[in-house]
Amino acid sequence: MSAANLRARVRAEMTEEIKAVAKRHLATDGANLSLRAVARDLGMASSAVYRYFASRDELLTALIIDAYNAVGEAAEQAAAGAGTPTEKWLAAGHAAREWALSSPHEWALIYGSPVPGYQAPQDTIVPATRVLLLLGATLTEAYTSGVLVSREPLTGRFAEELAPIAASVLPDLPTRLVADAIAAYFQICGAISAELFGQLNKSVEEDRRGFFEYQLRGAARHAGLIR
Amino acid sequence: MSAANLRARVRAEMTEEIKAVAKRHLATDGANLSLRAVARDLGMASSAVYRYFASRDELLTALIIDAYNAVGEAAEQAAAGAGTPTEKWLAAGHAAREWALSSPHEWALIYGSPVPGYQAPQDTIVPATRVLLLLGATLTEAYTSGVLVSREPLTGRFAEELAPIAASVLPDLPTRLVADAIAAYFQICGAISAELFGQLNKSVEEDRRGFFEYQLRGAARHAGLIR
DNA sequence: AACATGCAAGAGCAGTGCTCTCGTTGTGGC
DNA sequence: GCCACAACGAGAGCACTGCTCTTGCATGTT
Repeated sequence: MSAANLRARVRAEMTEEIKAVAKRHLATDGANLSLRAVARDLGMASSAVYRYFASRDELLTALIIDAYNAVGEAAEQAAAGAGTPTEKWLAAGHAAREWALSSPHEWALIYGSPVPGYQAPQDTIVPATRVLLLLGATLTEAYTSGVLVSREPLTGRFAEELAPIAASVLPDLPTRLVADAIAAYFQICGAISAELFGQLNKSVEEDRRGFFEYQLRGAARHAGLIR
Repeated sequence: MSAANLRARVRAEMTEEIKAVAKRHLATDGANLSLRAVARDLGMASSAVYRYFASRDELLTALIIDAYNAVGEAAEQAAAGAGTPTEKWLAAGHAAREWALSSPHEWALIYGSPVPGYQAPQDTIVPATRVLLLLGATLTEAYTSGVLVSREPLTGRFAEELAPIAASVLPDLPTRLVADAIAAYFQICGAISAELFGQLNKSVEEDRRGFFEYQLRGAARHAGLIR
């Protein structure tokens, strides 16, 4: 291993360490984490952190990318361990919810209100689509195997807008089912966020998982996965 | 009018003025608005603001209550101007979305990630339920007039948890339809938040209203409003 | 007239993101 | 092996933040 590689590795380790401490701080401070506090925990001057992240926003971006990948991977692994498309759908949804419950502030970072003045760079959009693409792939599997019968095609201008992108990203799926995947994705994120952010105040306390699955099945039914 | 009442009125006006300026700042600074900047805009010292709001959190709470009431009133007025329950449903949804588009930061304040360390006081939970109750009332109207046929009752523990609260808040509605109202509420909030927070990146740009209505109708269909 | 109350201003404290400068240290090219 | 250079960490400093405390002023009450 060359010296340059060694230096790069040390730098990568330091970067990871900063992110790790920042994630810990995220759990207590939320989105307004203090770069200085992170630096203090690492025993270094705050200005030294700027050698690794040009700004607080850049550190947040790194955390955002990690969070998208973490929830995406959790959902993908859960789906991979399931059998039928419907089972994959449910497993992916529950996995996303459980990841959100275990890392609420990281969930808030990606699905909550964007931090003011923060503009998501291009690096985030690919990881951001992992869960959506997983839902689309699950629908594709059901559709190509004939389990899922696509209903009448979409009407409306938004369908025309959606068609070319749908064809390039999920080529084997009718536009209608792509729209349903997006709608389901939004619905799932909405249900998780609502639970996490305290919207279902005290109406359901014990069996929140059951209520979530009710909504999850509703989304699946709307897409035609369940009749 | 007694002097005490006059003073109270002046105080109320001042309070409203602070909130108005704070809302303007919300549009640029987002949730981390600066009390000092608000005070500067009002031409007074930052410490003077503390005569009206004990802390920044308290000012935020006031803005949150106002926001819940604003979106609730927008939805209620739109529904009041519509005819059938289905039309009311669609009108309320579109009104909520349009309010969110016109006041995105206020939407983020109530439906985005909660500000760190902030605990919503009791004063917020009643205004927070206005839109949900409107959806429930719309379903009630359809249900009692026989337009809507409730499907098989809910199963699962969450249904048992939900039943007593449902009976006290929406007594004329089966628990299943209460659950559907909540699910629809979450779905609508999720769809609006997703659009507002940039989740549908460039997939739909022109006819976002149409795609939103597609989701709105999906929620209505799930509740049985549309077959 | 004397007192009390509500209000606003200013100074001050601890904390923040970020920049700049200054030594140090390790690395690659000759 | 040496030397220039780039990377690095530390510290000071700037402008800003939320919040507190004290002081002065104007008003209303007794």
